[in-house]
Amino acid sequence: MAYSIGQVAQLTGLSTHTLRYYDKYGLLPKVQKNSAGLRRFTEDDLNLLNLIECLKSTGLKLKDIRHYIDLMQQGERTLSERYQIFLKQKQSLLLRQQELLRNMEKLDFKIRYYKTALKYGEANVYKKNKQLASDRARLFAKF
Amino acid sequence: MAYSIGQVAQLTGLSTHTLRYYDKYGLLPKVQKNSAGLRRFTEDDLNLLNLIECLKSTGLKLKDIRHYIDLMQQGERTLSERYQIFLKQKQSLLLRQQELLRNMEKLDFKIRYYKTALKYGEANVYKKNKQLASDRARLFAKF
DNA sequence: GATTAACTTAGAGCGAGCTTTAAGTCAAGA
DNA sequence: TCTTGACTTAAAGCTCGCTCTAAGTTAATC
Repeated sequence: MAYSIGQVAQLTGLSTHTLRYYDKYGLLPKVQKNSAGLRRFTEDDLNLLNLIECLKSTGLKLKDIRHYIDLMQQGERTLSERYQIFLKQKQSLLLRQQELLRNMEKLDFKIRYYKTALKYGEANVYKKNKQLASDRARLFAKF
Repeated sequence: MAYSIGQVAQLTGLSTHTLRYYDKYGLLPKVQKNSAGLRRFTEDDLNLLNLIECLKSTGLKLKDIRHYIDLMQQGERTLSERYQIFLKQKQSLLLRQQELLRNMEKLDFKIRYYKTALKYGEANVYKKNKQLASDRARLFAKF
């Protein structure tokens, strides 16, 4: 089963422009063209797009994704370099997770702040809510 | 206690260029200048930079951050709009958290894939490790 | 045969967020 | 007084990741 670029755009949420851009950039080395010169995407290409999306959203740049895809094309001898890329990427995702939790705390603080402010006015927030006063010091006075 | 732009750069990890850019862009409306025209940053300014960093890293654009800071300047009558911004931001962060976990699964899959491949060769991964075969279908064959 | 719609290419353009440049001011120390 | 170094400004330049344009091809339908 093969898909046209328009179908892939629908399936992935990427635009046809973006798909052509990725292809030209070297992210989709296996995409074939039919006799009319139209791209035919396979399931493997879709899985690769899925992975590209994952790598992109975990912070890898297109250039680095292209490097990884180049390595895949080179076969078994690049196995350990590819393995290292994912180990490193996992570490960076763990850091992001921690950062996300810290940011969640800050947003939660702001939400409690505004709840209190809506009740008592901004001038009275830290008088009315001592917990907020202490959380503020903990979360924002880092310098 | 006031800080020079260079000190703030050190404390925050932002460049002096970026700090001036933020100021000019309207993210730091309260930063004063001394008689020589040099910026003097207060603790409040540092806390605001901390918040800007948080909003930025949870996906808000500088334009939207500026809008929030404009609202702060307008006082109490914008309280509920500011509250809404944080409620919305919290929702978007929860979505990011889910996406992060999905991506973590995919990275873990790849790590297990390469561990197996390094042992048995890429040609044998799915023969040697049936769990990987099923995880692959689950994680990447979404289309 | 003409129209339509989906595709093709090369290449220009765009928005975000910095980053650098060029030219100048200022204050402290040798 | 001269130099040094940290600052100031306005504005140009840069990278990334698209996004759009212009001109053309192809295949199916009226």
